[in-house]
Amino acid sequence: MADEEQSPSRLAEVRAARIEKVARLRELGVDPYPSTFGERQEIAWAREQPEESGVRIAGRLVLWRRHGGSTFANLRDQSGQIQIQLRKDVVGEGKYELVKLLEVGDFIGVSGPLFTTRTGELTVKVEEFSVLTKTLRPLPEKWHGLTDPETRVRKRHLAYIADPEEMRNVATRATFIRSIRSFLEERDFIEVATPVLESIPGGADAEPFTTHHNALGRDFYLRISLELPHKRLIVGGFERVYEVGRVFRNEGIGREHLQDYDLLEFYWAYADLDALKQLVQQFYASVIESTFGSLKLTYGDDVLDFTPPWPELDYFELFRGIGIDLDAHPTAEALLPVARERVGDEAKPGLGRGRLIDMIYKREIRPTLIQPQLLTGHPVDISPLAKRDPQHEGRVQRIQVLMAGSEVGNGFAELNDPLDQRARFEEQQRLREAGDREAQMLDEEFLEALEYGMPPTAGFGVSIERWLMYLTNSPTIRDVVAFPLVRPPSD
RNA sequence: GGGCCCGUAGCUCAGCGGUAGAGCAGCGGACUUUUAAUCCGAUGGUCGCGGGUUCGAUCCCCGCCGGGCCCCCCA
Repeated sequence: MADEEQSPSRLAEVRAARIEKVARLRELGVDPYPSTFGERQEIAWAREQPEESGVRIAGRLVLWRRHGGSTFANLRDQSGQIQIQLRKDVVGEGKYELVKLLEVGDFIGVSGPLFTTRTGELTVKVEEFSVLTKTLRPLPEKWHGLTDPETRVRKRHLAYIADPEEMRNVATRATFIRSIRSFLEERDFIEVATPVLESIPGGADAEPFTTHHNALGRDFYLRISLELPHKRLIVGGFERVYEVGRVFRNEGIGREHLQDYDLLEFYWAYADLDALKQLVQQFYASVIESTFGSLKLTYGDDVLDFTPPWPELDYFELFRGIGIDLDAHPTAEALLPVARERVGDEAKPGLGRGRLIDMIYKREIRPTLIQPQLLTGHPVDISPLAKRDPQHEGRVQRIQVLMAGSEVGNGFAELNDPLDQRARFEEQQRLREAGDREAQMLDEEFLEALEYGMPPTAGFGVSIERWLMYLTNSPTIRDVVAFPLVRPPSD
């Protein structure tokens, strides 16, 4: 890191002093970076042992209080933290010289019996210790920690050191995904893997990233959803498939939006919308209960209650609730004045009716939907891949899961009429040509597959990160991923 | 894309026209039961970058870069 070494700062001095300590350790015959400490116990386990038990633990020094011939320090591993005491008369005068070369941040291994200090703190009386890793850079300040949001994201390792609690989100995510898999596996869904690079990105309204394939000499898109390949698997004869896969959307950064995230999708042949509604509620209840141990979780000022059955809301009813009869505005032109009144200039002429409806919904309705519930009866205009509802002209058989004013799950009876699907894609193409960059692209290969026949199928998708953000009461979605995208440092 | 705010030591923060400050960490010293240990001492800065105004700019103005929040939007 040449740029670091040029820096004439305090950091450079600290770093030089620590490199000097590395050299002094070597002069004393101590390897500052040994390969192993051998067997060790977890600190959390050690804390459970009775007094006088011998323990052997390792970790990072996080606090350091030297006073003459005795030094107290706090040692932390992934499981927890414990105080240790290093005494000159216990470890020996020669070995105690090494203590002077240690500092906060270093990894050491220690062994010795447990005792309780006069102030009541469980402590390891260190008889033997070894340096495991000497650190060169100072840790964030011990009391205030690391507060700068930029550094917290760019140097996530420091954020975890400063706030070990945050590591929990990583573990929670692992448990959560395991629960998801086992719920679906128990119901005979097969986990599949579909391509990340696509000729035509489909299955969602989103702008894609592009990349280049050298050998084929052409550009590809990174997928924005998993939907179309999964449906081709259903065409091929699979009846229950699912995937947890990374998707990429070339769009804005915000508290609810990442550029790459894990999407869960599953497709279930011969199931209708009613069956999907039942399964989705069971699914959410099951994975939330097994991950968090409760169906009532706090988000912000609200307690979200996931106990089924959830209320069901009708899309058109909600619009009537805010004084808009969508049936009375059957075209984009007819709806435009209403939309402008509600959302202002953002509602531009040329946008499709679906996009206008969606804008009003997102502005006026969705933020009021706090408790987990199912939204149904969406207009066909905003659902180009969903089957029409034979009971309601202009509407589709679709559900969205709403919680905390946000969309956390989306499913429908999949459109399997190939000619209708072609017509919907053609309508999307018209919208694209009119300037809607998120309108979907026509996928001829997918249409051809549909012409071979896809049985009636219910499908569902949900963003793992968005879902976890609400379940873990995280103010921003960046909190649930270790390394969200950031602008690279300029040189 | 629009509005508001922020960028000073490794970290946490003061200062806001007149020689750049503190705490933590680090360095030297004292101290064998401390808990953000304490005490003494010395050290540490291209005040995000570039222009402008001014006798003089970390401070005022303009631009740029990076970040945050709120709108907007894709889950």
